[in-house]
Amino acid sequence: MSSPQRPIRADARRNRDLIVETARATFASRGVDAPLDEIAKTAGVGQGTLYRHFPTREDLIAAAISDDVSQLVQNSDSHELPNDPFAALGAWLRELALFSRTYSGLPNHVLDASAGTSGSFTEVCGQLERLADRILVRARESGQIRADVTAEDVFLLINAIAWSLTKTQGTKLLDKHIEILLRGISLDEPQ
Amino acid sequence: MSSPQRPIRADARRNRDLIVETARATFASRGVDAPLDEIAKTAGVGQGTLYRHFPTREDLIAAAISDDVSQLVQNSDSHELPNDPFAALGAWLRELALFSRTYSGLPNHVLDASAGTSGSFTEVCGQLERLADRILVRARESGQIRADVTAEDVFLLINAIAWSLTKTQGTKLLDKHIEILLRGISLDEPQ
DNA sequence: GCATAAATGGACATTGTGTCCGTTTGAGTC
DNA sequence: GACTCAAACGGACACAATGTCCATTTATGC
Repeated sequence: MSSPQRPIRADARRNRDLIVETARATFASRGVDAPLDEIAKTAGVGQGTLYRHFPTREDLIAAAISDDVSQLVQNSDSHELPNDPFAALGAWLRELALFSRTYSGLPNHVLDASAGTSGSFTEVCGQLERLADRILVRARESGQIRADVTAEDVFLLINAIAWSLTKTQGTKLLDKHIEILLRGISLDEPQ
Repeated sequence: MSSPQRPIRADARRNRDLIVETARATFASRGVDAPLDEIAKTAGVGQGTLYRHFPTREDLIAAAISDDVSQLVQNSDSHELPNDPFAALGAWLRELALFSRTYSGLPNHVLDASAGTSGSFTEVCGQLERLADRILVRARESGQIRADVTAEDVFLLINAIAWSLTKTQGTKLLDKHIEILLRGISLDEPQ
C-alpha cells in the first residue's frame, strides 16, 4: 500500500531518538505529564521538532515505554514456565503494577487509551491487554478462575489499583490489594 | 478561640452561595476539572471573588459536594437497618461509586486529598472515610470480613474502581467489580 | 449621612499546549 | 564539488487556564 517514498533522513532519526531518550528520563523522574517543552529544551531541539515527531503526548509516551513493554511481554514467558497458571497471573499482575509505578501518572493515560481506537499508545496498551488475556485464559482453563471474569475486568482492575497507589511508597498495600483482587476472581477459596 | 470579629457581609454571603450553586451545576455537567474562570463568569462574579472565597479548586469542590456527602451519610443509616452488615457494606459501596460518577474526575481529587492533611476537601473525604470504617467494622464484627482488611483498603479500592469506570456507561461492570471486591475481602466464600 | 474595612472584579503575570512559517540542511544528481 | 529541493528544523506566536494584585465600590455600624 504505502511504501516509504524516501528513507528517513539521518538528522531526523537522530533527533527522534534523542527526544525519546530524553522523554524516558524525564517521564521516569517527573512523571508522564511533565511539560513537553521542557523535554524539547533538554533534548536540545525546538518544540516544533518534538511535535512533528510526536503529535500527541501519548505518542511520545508510547515511544518512551515501548522497550519496557517488550520487556514485560518477555518476562511473562518466564512466569509461565511453572505449572501454576494462577500464580503466574499473580506474578505478572504484580510486575505490571510495579511497571506502572515507574512512570508516575501512566494509569491515567492507559485508561484514556482503552477508550481510543487508534494511535501508537493504544497499540502499546493493546499489547499488554492481549497478553493479560492469554495469561488469564490459561489460568481459567486450569479451573482456578471464575468463568465470568474477562481480561478487560482484570486489566481495568489492576490498572485501577496501580493508579490508586501511585503516590504510595513500598509494596505492602500493593501486594495486599493484588491478593484481594486474585481472591475476588478465583473460582474457589485459595486458602 | 477565634470568634468571628464581624458577621459576614450580606453581599459576600450571596456571592458565595451563587458561586457554589454554579459550581455544582458546572461540575456535574463538565466534571470537577472545569475551568474556574468559566464558573466565575457564569456566576457573574470576577475571578478574584471566586478565588477569595475558595483559594483552591478543592475548596470549591468540597463546598459543591458537601450536601451530597451529607445525603450519603444519611442514606447509610437506612442501609444499616437490615441485619446483614455485609450486604449493607455492598449497598453503600455501590452508592459511593455511583456518587463519584455524578461528578466526573472526582476520584482523582479524592486520592489527592487522602495524602493532604488539611483543607476543607480533605475534611469532607474524612467524613466518608470514617463512615466507611464504621460500616466495615460492623461487617467484620459479624464475622463476614477478613480481619486484615482496613477501611483504608476498602476506600482506596472502591475509589479506584469508580475512577476506572468514570467514562463507562451503565452499571454492569461497576456491579461486577464491586462484587469482585466484596468477594476478595470476605472471610469465607459467599456462595 | 459618614467613615471604614470588607468585598469586588478585571487586568496582569505565569505556565503549558499546539501551530505556523521562514530558514536551514541532508541527500541524491550532474 | 556545486546544485537542487523536499524534508526537517526551531522558535515566535496564538491560545487556554491558573492564581495574584490592587484601585474601586459597597455594606454596615455609628
